[in-house]
Amino acid sequence: MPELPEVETVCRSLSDQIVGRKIQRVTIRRRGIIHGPAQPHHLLVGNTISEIRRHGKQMALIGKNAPHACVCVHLGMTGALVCRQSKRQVAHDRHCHVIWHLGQESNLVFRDPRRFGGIWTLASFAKLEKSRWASLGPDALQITPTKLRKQLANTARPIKAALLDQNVLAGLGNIYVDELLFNCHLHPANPACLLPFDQLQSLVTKMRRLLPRAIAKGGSSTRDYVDGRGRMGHFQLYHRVYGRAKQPCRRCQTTLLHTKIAGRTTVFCPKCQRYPTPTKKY
DNA sequence: CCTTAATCCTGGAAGC
DNA sequence: TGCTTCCAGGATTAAG
Repeated sequence: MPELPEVETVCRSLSDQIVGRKIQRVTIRRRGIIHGPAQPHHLLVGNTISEIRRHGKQMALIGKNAPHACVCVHLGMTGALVCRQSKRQVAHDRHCHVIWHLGQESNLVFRDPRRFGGIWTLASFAKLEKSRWASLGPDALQITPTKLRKQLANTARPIKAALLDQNVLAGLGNIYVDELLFNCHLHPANPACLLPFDQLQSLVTKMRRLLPRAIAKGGSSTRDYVDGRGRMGHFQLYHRVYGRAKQPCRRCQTTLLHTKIAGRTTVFCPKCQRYPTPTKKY
């Protein structure tokens, strides 16, 4: 499922293909996935894409010309934003909800079988920052230990639940939160506000290692994720815990356990991942 | 405060 | 083989 590394990969792989291109027309196959006005100009028709931005798991396509229309895309779980170079390719894609025609047979396609994703139209990027993105926490690649401390200070939720909350920290989903907590040797059920500062520093340090490594491999294609060119990622080959319940820990060979935290399947190593205070039972 | 469950949805896998 | 059932989960909302 697209989390920060996958969304970042989509942004990078789309950049060459769509930035600077003028949008000729748009085809809307399923109006329901668009939130906000959906006249052609709201979807950047007649406009030129000047920039692609990302915050957490969401991306923004920004128009160059006045009034700087802005399209926010959230891929949800099965969403994909892919540039296709022929009509024949697009015809083979199922669940295409919106198709932007860029000319010369080039089409930007938003497809999303499960429809947990969506598109939001706004008058400008500033409006997006002031509305939809205003409640998001700091981006996972930008956050500092001090900021993280502030974000976690007043919550006793399990650290996993807090890190998954996009209003606390933007970008992590179920894959990378489990991988991160394993890398930090932290049990996912640790109450967030009880973590000492050096654990928060560890979280930030490991996050800044994990996420760029995942980006370097093009993200994780555990199911159907592909980038803006339709290419799979390969970071799933490097997962240490996600999807590996009942298999041996790659570090200590102990059988990995699985449980539910914050309603999500959670895989962890009972030996490597501990509470910071060893007196606590788990 | 916190939790779980239901909701949206499809397709792949597992079970009978 | 072929059907049914379950499960995956991002975000939101309601209920406990």
